[in-house]
Amino acid sequence: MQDFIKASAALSDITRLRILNVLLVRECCVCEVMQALEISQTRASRNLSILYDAGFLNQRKEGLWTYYAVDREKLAEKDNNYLDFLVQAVSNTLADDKTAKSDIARLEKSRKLNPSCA
Amino acid sequence: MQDFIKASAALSDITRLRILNVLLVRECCVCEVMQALEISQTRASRNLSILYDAGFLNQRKEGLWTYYAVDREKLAEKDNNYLDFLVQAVSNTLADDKTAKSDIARLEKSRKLNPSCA
DNA sequence: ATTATATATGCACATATACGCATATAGTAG
DNA sequence: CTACTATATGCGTATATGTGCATATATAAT
Repeated sequence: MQDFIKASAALSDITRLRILNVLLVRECCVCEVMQALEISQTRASRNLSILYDAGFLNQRKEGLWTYYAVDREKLAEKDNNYLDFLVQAVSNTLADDKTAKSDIARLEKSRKLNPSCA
Repeated sequence: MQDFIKASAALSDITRLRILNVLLVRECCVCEVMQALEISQTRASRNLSILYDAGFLNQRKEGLWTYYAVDREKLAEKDNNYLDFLVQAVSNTLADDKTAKSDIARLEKSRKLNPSCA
């Protein structure tokens, strides 16, 4: 039950929903997330950590970068069944959200403007 | 998006998960909820309001009592699609939770001990 | 070694949340 | 009208949360 609460709490913040939204498109490093959402580095890092701790993401370090991605394997596990439902709920909600769409648009650009991140 | 955040926030509290759990069994008035969960009247009333405001419940006043129930119709609506996913997530999580089971057990008793509530 | 870059984190602060107590409100019964 | 009951709510308080700033950490490049 505590795990579920942690997961719900992770989803009850607009910044984290926006982050999850871009990560549903593709794996991102912290700086890509900050560019896509136009938020500070601290904010991106902290909220990615929260989503990670809640079980939604996995983490991969490569050189200077930390890449975060939606942990599809974990979502598929029986024991974490609820995670999958929650992500589906997020996905449905953000489908026609303005801010979420803008984030995705900026995500594409962020790659080209900062090749060091790709 | 704000509606989804409100819904997630509503589910990120143990008291409200326990309340939703008993309401998934049947409609209850406030005093039945307080007995089932062994919590104060204020706590039951306030948290029921939060679940109601978040869109999970409907409300029915009858005499002195206010009955709350899971709003199945609303959950089925396309626009509130996420609510249904969230409730399913809750349902799966609480299936094998100790506290949740005790609450249900007390819910049965609460009817007989306080016929005025039934 | 020095410098630069990406990320994480300690601290302070503003805001939000959960709760109990006391009380208000509203319906019912005598 | 008065007394009682179920529920809602204002207020105070303790705790949690989100964020920026500054700084620490870790890796890479010169």
